[in-house]
Formats: sequence, C-alpha cells, structure tokens
Amino acid sequence: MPKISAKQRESRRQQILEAALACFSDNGFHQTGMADIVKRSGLSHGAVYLYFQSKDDLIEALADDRHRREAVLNSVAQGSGDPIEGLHALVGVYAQWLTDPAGEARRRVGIHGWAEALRNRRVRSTVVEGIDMPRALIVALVERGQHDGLIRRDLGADAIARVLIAIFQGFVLQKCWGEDVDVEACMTAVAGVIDGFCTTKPDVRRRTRT
Amino acid sequence: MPKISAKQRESRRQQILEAALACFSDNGFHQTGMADIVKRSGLSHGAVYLYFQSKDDLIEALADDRHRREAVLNSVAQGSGDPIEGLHALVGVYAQWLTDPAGEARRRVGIHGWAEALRNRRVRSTVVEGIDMPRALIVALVERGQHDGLIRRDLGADAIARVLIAIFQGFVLQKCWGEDVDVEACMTAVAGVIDGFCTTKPDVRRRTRT
DNA sequence: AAATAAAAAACGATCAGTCAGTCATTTTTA
DNA sequence: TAAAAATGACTGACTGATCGTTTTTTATTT
Repeated sequence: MPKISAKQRESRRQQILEAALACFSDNGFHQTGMADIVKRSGLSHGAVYLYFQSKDDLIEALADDRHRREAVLNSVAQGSGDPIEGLHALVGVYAQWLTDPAGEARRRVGIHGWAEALRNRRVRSTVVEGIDMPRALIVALVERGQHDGLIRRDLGADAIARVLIAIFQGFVLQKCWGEDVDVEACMTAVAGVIDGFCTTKPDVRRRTRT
Repeated sequence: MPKISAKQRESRRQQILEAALACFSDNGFHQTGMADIVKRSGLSHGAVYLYFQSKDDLIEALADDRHRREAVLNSVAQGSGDPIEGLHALVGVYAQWLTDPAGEARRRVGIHGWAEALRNRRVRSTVVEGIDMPRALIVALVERGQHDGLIRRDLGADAIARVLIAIFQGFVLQKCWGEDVDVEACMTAVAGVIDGFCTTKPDVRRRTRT
C-alpha cells in the first residue's frame, strides 16, 4: 500500500529538517520563508507539507535539541563517584559540544529559539525543559558535594547550577557571534569557578582537561 | 521655520521608540508589524516614517542600549581602588539592573537583538561593541588584581572576563523566560565565582551586598 | 487501474513602505 | 493689522511584493 518505505519516509523527513535547520540557522525563524526551505530541501511546497503540518511545526521540531541532553546524561551518568569530578566532566562535555564545528547550525538555531521562547509558549516549554534536565543533574551533584563537605553549604545548590548553566549559555552567544573566544582558556577559568564553590582550594596547577 | 520645537520633535521620537520597544519586547522584531508600532504610538504610518527611515532603522536604534553601558562605567569608575571590590561592585550593578522591573522590556528586546545579531551585521556590531565595553573594564580590573597578586595568574584575564559576562547573559535569559530565579542567592554564588579566581580564599561569611 | 507521492499553480492574507491630500501654523503681502 | 500664500506636520487609503498554506495536476509505484 505505501509507495515508499518507512525508512525512505524518515529519510525525507530528515532531509526537510536539515534544510530547515540550515535556513533557520542563517536567517532565523521568521526571516526564513517556506520557499527557502523548499528550495534547500530539493522538494516542492506540497511535498514539505506532506511531512509537516505547518512552519510552526518545523520550528518546534527544531527548537528541541535532544542530542545534547542525551550526551550530557550519558557522559555524567557513567562518571566516577566524586561530585567535583562530575562537575568538571560536565564542563568538558559542554566545551566539546561548544567547539564542534558540525554543531554550529544547531547552536545558532538554539539562540533563535531562546528569543522565540519569549513569545511562543510551546517553544518556551521546550527550551526551559531542555535546560531543566542538566540543571537537575548539576543540583544533584552539588548537593552530594555539599553533603560530603566538599562544596560550600552557604551557597544554594540551585544557585550554583544556574550560574554554571548561565556560563554555557553566554559562551554559546559569544561563540556564535564570531568572537575569537579562547575556549580552552575559558574552560580553565570555569574550572576555577568550580574551585570557588569548594570549601577547600585545590592545587592550582591540576588536572589537564580533554 | 520649524513648526515644532526640537524638544517636541525629540519627544515624538521617543514616543515612537517607546512604542517600538514595547512591541518588539512582546513579539520580536520580525513578528512585529509597522502597523503595531503605529497603533501603539498613537500616530500614523506616515508620521512614523517622518522620524525613522525604515523598520530596520528602528531595530538598530533599539538594539543598542547605551543606558546600561553608562551605568556600568559610572558605578565602577567611582569605585575604590581594590580590584576585587570592583568586581563585586560590578556584580551588584548587574544584579540591580537584572531585577529592575522597568527594564524588563529592554532585557527582552536585548535577547531578540542577540538572535538578530546572528544575521544582521550592523546589529551584531552594536551588540558586540556593547559587550566589549564592560569586558575591557573587567579585564583591566582582573589584570590589576593579578599584578597585585590577588588573582590567580594561571587564568587569562580575558577568559575570566568572558566567564563573568557569560554569567550575566545567561541570567538575563533565565530571568526573561519567567523562571523563578533567586537572584540574591545566585549573586552570592557569583561572589563565590570571584572567590574562585582569587589566590587566597577569603572568609566565607563576608560582605553584605546591596 | 488504483493509490499515493511529488510538483505546480494558485489562494487569500499580510507585509513594509508610499503618496496625494488635509489641517494648522507661520510668513508674506497689502 | 488683516487677508493671502506658503510650508511643515500629519493622515490613511493604497501598492506591489511576499507570506504560509491549499488545491489541482502530474508522475510513479503496486
């Protein structure tokens, strides 16, 4: 009955999503026309609307970035038991994600999504929930660190988590604007940030990060 | 010769800018129509175009936020000589700016500007230059701190500055998304961040911020 | 031939921007 | 000073273009 296989169908879907991602990355959601996506995908108007109900549908599909969340989860889940080490590992993962050239378009679309989240309820939910995940993870790590006496108890775990997340959000911005950010040096500074949360100052010349 | 005074002219201009700010804050640059701005300003289409050449003109006029820059400059310029205290003062200024309800629209428009900076060269210049100013200020403070032996020399001054700026950018996002951010607790954590950059750990229970 | 995927054409709606004209005020003329 | 002419401030109906979407037509597969 079906003219093309499910595999082919999924492939076509990805084809459209990739075209939309590239267009949205270049010109944002509202300055990208369906005609742009159609042209870039190599399909036709009608075909695109066979796979997505509307333009907003495409926006919502791309505002979410499950890849990143999963990467974060996996990397830290299999980490050692030391919460401080866990935080540093998290920094490493984000640094890698931040500098991956293949992820440039996703980061740019992410920023457009941050702005869109201000006026689109569904996009906001997606964005906020996408951030809640790593935040909860950081909170858990910090609370364990505080319980173990490794991290200052006078600082709220939630506050610490928000600070770390804010740092990564800010670096996405600065990087995508084309500023020449020395990511390695900055991540060393972020390691210093984590030191600031600790009760005792570790040896300054320490750890070599990947 | 002129039918209205320069004062009146400037007042009309502000009237339009305020209407545009409110509209852009609500719906972003590209989802706001000139009709929206016209209606909100209480003027007519033609009148608006007497004061601004185009919609892009309005966008560029609002992407810039000189108020904030000046506030930062003034507050720290008159600060004490201690660079560490200077950094903490900077945090205080930003915390205040972040929680000022009157600045909500400007912060939201700022976020829209961050996204717009990805595709509009002129907006990007405005945004990046607006950030270069406080960054240079932080770099100067940090370098003085490093020279005085107060701040770790193994961390780049530029890296530290970028981390601090990233923190504020991230908090603007989290705040504007409507998340219930405990700004006071977070700023205490940011003070901890600054501690992390220092060579010696100051007394944990310290300073009461304004 | 029946069914479905894709292409092409076309839809109404909305967009930023324009322009001929109105009204009020100022300047000139008498 | 009073009427007339001129100019600036402003209006809002209108334009061509472009928008996202739908409908119709063509092509392909079972």
